[in-house]
Amino acid sequence: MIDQRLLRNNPALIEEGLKARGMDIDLAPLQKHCKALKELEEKRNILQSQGNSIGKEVGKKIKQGISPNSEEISNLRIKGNQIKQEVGLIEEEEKSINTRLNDQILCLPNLPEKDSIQGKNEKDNKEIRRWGEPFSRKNLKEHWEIANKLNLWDSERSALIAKSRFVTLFNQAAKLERSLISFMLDLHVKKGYQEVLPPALVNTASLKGSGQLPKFAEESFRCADDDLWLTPTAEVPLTSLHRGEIIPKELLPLKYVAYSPCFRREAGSYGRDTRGLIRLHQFNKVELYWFSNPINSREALDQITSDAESVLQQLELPYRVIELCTGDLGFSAKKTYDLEVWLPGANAYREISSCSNCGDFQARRSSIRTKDNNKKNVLLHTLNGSGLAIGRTMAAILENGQQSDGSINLPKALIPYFGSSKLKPE
RNA sequence: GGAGAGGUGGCUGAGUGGUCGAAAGCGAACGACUCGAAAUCGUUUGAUAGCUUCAACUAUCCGUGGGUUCGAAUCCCACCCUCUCCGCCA
Repeated sequence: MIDQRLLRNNPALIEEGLKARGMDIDLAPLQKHCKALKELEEKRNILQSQGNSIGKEVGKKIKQGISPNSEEISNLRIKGNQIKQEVGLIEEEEKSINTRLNDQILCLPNLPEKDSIQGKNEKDNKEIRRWGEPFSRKNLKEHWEIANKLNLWDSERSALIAKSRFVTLFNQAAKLERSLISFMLDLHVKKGYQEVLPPALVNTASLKGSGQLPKFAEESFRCADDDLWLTPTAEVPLTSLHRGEIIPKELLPLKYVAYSPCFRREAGSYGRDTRGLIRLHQFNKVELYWFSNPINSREALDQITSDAESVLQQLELPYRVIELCTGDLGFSAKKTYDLEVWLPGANAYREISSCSNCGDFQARRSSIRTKDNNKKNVLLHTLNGSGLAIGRTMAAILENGQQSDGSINLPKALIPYFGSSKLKPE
């Protein structure tokens, strides 16, 4: 959420940030609402102050022995009632302005970091570095072709159980999925992350707090009879883990790693990535999340990114790091690095992790603070990064490990978890 | 789902209509004592917004939202959450 003070005092700065994202929004009406709200509040404060002193006066007089039914006191009562009525009117007006204002402010995305790459869309993103040799050969299969041969999963039966864009893993694939989750959790715990297994259902306040609501309601599955949604990413429950708290700065950064299933409606992506593990309504993910001191969240982003990278390195999967331009940033992010893994079967790099610094955007929505050096409460910064998306990792392992005999060589790091160095045709 | 108890400041906990933003204790900060520390003594110590460099001041906040009243932490209504017992259940 954007700071209302900034909106009141310097809307041009916000407009500039939004423009960088490709949004041309005139904030003057919003600013007007903001200012009107402050004026009303001031007016109300004065009235309330008068009302308070009348209340005190009545109390004093009654204590002094003056009859509650005396003319003096009933005059004060009348005055008190008048004030109450006026305050009521103002409050009504404030409420209506406030709900309108809030709805709009909650729909404004975060402002990009000042020195970000300016650009319109993913074409303007910038490759930062590469790791590993992307290999290529003739007759390489895409991961779903491999899966068919090895009998790894079944999409038709999944549609029978649920609908399209769900997958049911069998045998070696089911075990590989489980192995990947454990491997990634262990790796991050070794690096100092606290392991968390959060609820898979989250309430509306949590989704608002991390930025998925109110704007992206159509992206999440909602439970009909409860104020609960299926979590689209562990980022949501992890943000709300400390909602409303003031975290002592000695504890920062707080680093969490969480496995969770993720559920997304993928509205508007009909026909895209319809085969394989790339785009599903339900997928598993290991998520990294930091609550950072605001003064060093920039370095924190580098660290969380390199923690995510280390998974790919351990798995011997070639990848590249992309810095997103302003036009391609997600709603809550100030700055984002995407990790793209090499898929030789598809002959392309595909996103497998997204690491973002959200600055104080989520912290303001969720009211998560710490103390600065002057012991003042200040909003802290939050960061998140996939470490990694499990399904896409499996796809990458299948495509990168494929052998001419139809088997799949697994990365060494996985052997202790999977119990074998190969996937074999059954 | 049914019955009961309860939700107060960083924590414990008092407060059932009128200087209550809230006693007391703990914790924390500062000062004194000390070579230093502990103990002791003294002072200070909630949040947000507005005004303001600071201070002072004003408003709001005692689970949430309504209501009664000149005045609500305190009374009334609804909801949420926690705990205990019962039912159900992996």
